[in-house]
Amino acid sequence: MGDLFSDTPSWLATYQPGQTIFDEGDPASHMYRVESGCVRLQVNGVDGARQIISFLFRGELFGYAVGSRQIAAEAVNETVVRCWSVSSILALGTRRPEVAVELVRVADRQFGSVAQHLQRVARLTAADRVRWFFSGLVSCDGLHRRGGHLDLPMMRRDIADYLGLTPETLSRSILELEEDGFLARKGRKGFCLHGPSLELKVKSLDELKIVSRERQHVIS
Amino acid sequence: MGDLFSDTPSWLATYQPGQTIFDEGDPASHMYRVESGCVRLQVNGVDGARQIISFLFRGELFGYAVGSRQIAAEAVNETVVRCWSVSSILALGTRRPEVAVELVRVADRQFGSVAQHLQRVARLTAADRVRWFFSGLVSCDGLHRRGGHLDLPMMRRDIADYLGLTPETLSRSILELEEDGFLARKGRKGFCLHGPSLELKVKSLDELKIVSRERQHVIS
DNA sequence: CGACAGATTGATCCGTCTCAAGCGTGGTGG
DNA sequence: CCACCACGCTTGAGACGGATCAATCTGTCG
Repeated sequence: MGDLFSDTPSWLATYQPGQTIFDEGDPASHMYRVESGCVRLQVNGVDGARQIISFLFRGELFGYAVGSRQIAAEAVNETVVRCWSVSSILALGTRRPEVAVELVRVADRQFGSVAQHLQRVARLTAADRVRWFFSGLVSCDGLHRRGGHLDLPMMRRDIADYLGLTPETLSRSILELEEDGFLARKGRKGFCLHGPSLELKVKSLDELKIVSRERQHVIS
Repeated sequence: MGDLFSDTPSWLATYQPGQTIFDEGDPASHMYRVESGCVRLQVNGVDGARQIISFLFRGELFGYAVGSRQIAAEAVNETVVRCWSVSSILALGTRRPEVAVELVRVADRQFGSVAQHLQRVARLTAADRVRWFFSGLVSCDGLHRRGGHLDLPMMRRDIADYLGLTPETLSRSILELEEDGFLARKGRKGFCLHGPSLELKVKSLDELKIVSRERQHVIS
């Protein structure tokens, strides 16, 4: 997938924790791919009511917009990204239409993810939102796994802003899940998941099957 | 914009109120554009907790996915859509890359809209969500305007599912906005807006005047 | 080994949901 | 054309979940 863009000049850039990659309203001059670390896409409300739209890990594309930025991107921890200029990507898309098709595919998948996110935040209770968050992480590549447990790059405030909760409620919900045996805390950012990984694995397998089937269909 | 696809075979289809255009999990076989009426994109939770992602009016494209549907589309009222087959659009994109670029542009804009939607639903009070909903409608083309007032195609339950509220709370919030002089009800689906067009104008001005540059930190 | 930022815990309040009745509007049939 | 009917909308009372404000704790890093 990255090979699609290998014809086009790119370079690496590194960002420190909390550093802004681009902001709302900026002209969309570059496209990025996470090489290591974690990026958060977010909407910064006028009154400081931040909503995190998604966390991006190794291999994920972002910022492939035409026009001006509708959302902001910030580094969660120390992060390395590969950069392309949007104009060169568009030029590449003109020569090789499969590049543009790939961008449409990625954009549609991310659209679906945000739609699911919206449904969860609007309809689930606090504990269920936290459960959903952790379930989504087990199928996430590019995340530190030491021993049997995850090592999250983001702090509580980030997770709370992702799930539409306050840090206090998030803390109480995590405690509840721990008492239920859903997870165990290992230090501040370490978590060990127990029951539910099954459900998520089935879901991600389904997605993989669908994607691969569709790839074949498109190619043939 | 519609002219972009005029090379490609298309046809019209009519849907009755509440009729499904496509469902979650369906293979993405067609792309659509609303000719008249209103379409809702939605996520149907397993327990029937429906979340409406967006309402689409005349001129808006939807369903240009690659792969399987992540969300469902239903007609709100009697709706006419123009249909293209996805394969013919992809073929067109191969011949005319500007078509694919246009799809990326539309996909990105809709991604930004959902992100904003998520921020509002997660952070705003009931009354402010309703205010935002109506403010968004005044700048919406393809909506019945008789005299000085809007004629909405959707019923309360749809608006509630869009804003993440119950119909009861929605009703109380509308009453509150009416008492504040923000809007006036004209029958069941008619509304007359007063204050809010100002806010919308400010927002679009902001989008125009921002010229800041993205921050680059090249390391190789 | 401190010290500080971030995380947790506690008590209380407020907003929205829920359940339950009425009401009005728009459509239908006589 | 009018009366009726049914569905959707509104209104009300009560309960509950999450937010808020405040204090304490703890992991991480210097």
